[in-house]
Amino acid sequence: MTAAYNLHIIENCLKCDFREDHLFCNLPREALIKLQAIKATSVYPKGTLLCLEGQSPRGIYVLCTGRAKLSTTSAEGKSIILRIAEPGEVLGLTAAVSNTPYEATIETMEPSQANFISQGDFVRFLQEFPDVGLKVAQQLTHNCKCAYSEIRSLGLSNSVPEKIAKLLLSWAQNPVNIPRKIDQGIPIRVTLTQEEIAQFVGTTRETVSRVLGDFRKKGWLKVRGATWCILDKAALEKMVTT
Amino acid sequence: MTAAYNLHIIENCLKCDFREDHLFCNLPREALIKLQAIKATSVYPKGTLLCLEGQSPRGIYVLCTGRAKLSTTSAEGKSIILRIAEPGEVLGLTAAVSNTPYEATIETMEPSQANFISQGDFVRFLQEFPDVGLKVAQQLTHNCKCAYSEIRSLGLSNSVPEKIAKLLLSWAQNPVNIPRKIDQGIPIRVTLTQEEIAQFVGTTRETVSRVLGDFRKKGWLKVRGATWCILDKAALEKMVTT
DNA sequence: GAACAGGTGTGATGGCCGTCACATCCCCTT
DNA sequence: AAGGGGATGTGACGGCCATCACACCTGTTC
Repeated sequence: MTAAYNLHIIENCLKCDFREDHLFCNLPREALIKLQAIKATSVYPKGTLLCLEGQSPRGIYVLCTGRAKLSTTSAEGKSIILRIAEPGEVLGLTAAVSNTPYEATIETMEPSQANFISQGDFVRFLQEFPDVGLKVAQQLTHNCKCAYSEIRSLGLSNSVPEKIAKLLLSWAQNPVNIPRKIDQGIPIRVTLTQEEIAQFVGTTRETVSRVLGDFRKKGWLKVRGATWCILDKAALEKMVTT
Repeated sequence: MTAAYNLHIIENCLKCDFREDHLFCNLPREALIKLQAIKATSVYPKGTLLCLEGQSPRGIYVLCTGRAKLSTTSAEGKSIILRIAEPGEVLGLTAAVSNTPYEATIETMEPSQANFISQGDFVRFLQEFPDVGLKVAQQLTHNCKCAYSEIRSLGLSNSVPEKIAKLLLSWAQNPVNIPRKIDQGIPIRVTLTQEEIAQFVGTTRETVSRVLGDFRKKGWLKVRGATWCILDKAALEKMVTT
């Protein structure tokens, strides 16, 4: 089914249709030409580890298509998901800018295309084009904001059900390109396992299972494979305090 | 006692003795001259609110002396400390770069000097001098790293005692300019109340009190006013897993 | 010195959720 | 069709810690 990844490969950044939607790629022509010269495009299967937490930085990745999971792990093996990166994001930036080890392990969640730029090329690219610096700053602020929102979720929520409700609602915000059937309710695509959801909200798999079961029993949520449906958004919103 | 703040005011950035130690201020002469022109220096008493979470950004502050507390609050009034900013840091940067509301409330913890730069001046300053962009990126990576370490603390720790031990150890890392007496042990200055410590690690004041009492009873810690002393660093380290 | 406010120590109680254990289901491979 | 591995559902139990309540202790103000 996903043989040959079933992906349309974007070879040329100058002709990329998504350029304007992608935060980092919306650059002046001059910069794009340079980018085109120094980037190395690859397609990675699901589950590829792009960066390993603790490794010294080799460079950055610009995610063209697909999504990737940023996570960090404790000495005990417990791990927590920092965020899910979307197409257009720059990965490994914190490490590259400060020349310190990668903060997170980055794993592709789907077959993904990414452009790799080596540390040296990236630094030169950054110095040559002021616009690139601005894009870098914007990506970093995005990282910060995601991190702060995660901190709020972990530190200010009262209960696990609340955190899960918050997560579901955040997923419900970005519109999903799923044929919206008559049965009212907001469809969302969930490609995370319960284990991963647990890592996202800082709890255990069992608790996630129980909470989701509870939401279903209350008629707030319907689960059909990877497409879920939020039936009672108001009820979920009533749970969250932030 | 603290009348007239007892502070030496740094009027001229070009002649500032701390310039090289301060992340943001170590700029080329040209940029410093411009900075000197657009900045507004003020001294704020302890407890001043420099930014309010949710407000639209008016500009940034460069913290010259003193320390400031960045925190975020839930609708219920529960709040959590994101980090403590040290001299040389730029505050309100995330908001200024992305032109979105301040992510945190920033409160001075001591009488502090800060240079304010308005949003417009800052953006022009940023565009004019590439070095400034680099400094901004470095400050933002610092913010990210602090946030990630907070996430690790909140999400990956097993217990509150572990988090508090971790916090004490992190304080023990930066050397404190306190006359180190013969009684071996690492002296640290703690200007946070137990309530604030609780907000830092995401727990309650009572639990902090109990845990600190426990540490004292075990002979790991000594508290004398605002100067504490870590007597058994190894024991604290054995508690933390990350 | 009395009054007061903010910070701290400590007991009792109860509920949330982590942990362990196992059953079940679904999808893929052979 | 059989088998296997990953994902999920669910029960029992217990401990950590939030919550409430109050005492104490310090420094400040009048």
